[in-house]
Amino acid sequence: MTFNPSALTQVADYFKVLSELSRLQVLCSLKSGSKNVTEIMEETGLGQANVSKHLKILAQSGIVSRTPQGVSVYYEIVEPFIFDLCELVGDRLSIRLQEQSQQLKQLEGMRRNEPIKASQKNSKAKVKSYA
Amino acid sequence: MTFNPSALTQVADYFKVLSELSRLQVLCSLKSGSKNVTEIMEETGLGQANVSKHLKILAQSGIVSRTPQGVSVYYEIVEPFIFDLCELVGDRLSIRLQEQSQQLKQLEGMRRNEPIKASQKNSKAKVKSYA
DNA sequence: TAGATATATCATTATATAGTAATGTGATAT
DNA sequence: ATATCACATTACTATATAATGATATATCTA
Repeated sequence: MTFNPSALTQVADYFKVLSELSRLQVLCSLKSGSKNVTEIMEETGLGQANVSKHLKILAQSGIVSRTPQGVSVYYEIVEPFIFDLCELVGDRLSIRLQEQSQQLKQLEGMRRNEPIKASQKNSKAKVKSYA
Repeated sequence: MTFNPSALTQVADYFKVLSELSRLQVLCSLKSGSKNVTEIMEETGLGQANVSKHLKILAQSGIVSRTPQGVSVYYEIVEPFIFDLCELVGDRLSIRLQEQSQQLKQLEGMRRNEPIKASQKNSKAKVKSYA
């Protein structure tokens, strides 16, 4: 193993912070600049308590900074690096889709000779919930 | 928001697969090449059922491939890309540590004039569990 | 100081997941 | 045929987390 368990745990924890739709939404809403909780609520449609909790997690993990300003609290991205990560993953996912569609085309080309087997329909793997 | 919710969900799900120490351990053990379940168990120290389950998740999410070979089943990394992701995060984490130690040095330099406040001890944020 | 607004925290519920032991399954050897 | 090996699946428990409503705290204004 290249990584030691301790470093690996930290990496896993970092990914865990980014593994939740709501938090990614919050981060995306902060991409255009510093915002307070109310603005983030409006932009994401999330509830106040929820936004507050996610912001706490993001701040504790050092991804955003917290700055009280009068009656509001402004949050700001500290590590724009996370958007690179998200883009990399997004690119990879779209490459997958491209490859899949290409394979489909190839199969269609073949179909004149042989029909496609039924097991083909299992392509769309759901990652969302594994039990 | 730059990303639409659907793409963002997929990105979150991808991170979720990588957000577990055991799975990262399995992936690391596969870094040196194709391995069967028993070999992965030995290298990671994880139980058989556990390894099997994580491999299923990794295979379903398209990160590893599954190849039965005689009595054994060999798994192999399909997307070496994930190691780039892990390295990026690892680098970022170590940069943080560097910055933190530099700040500590600066504070030590200042201490001759003013003692450090007690709130300083809260530096080590735990990401592992947030409730 | 009272009242309004913004944010944080608490308590609760529902769900998701990890880990593990037991069992199932298919292939191989005896 | 049957015992064994490699792996998968199931059933279960314990824990972690998200979401949300209610409440608390803090800051500003009149």
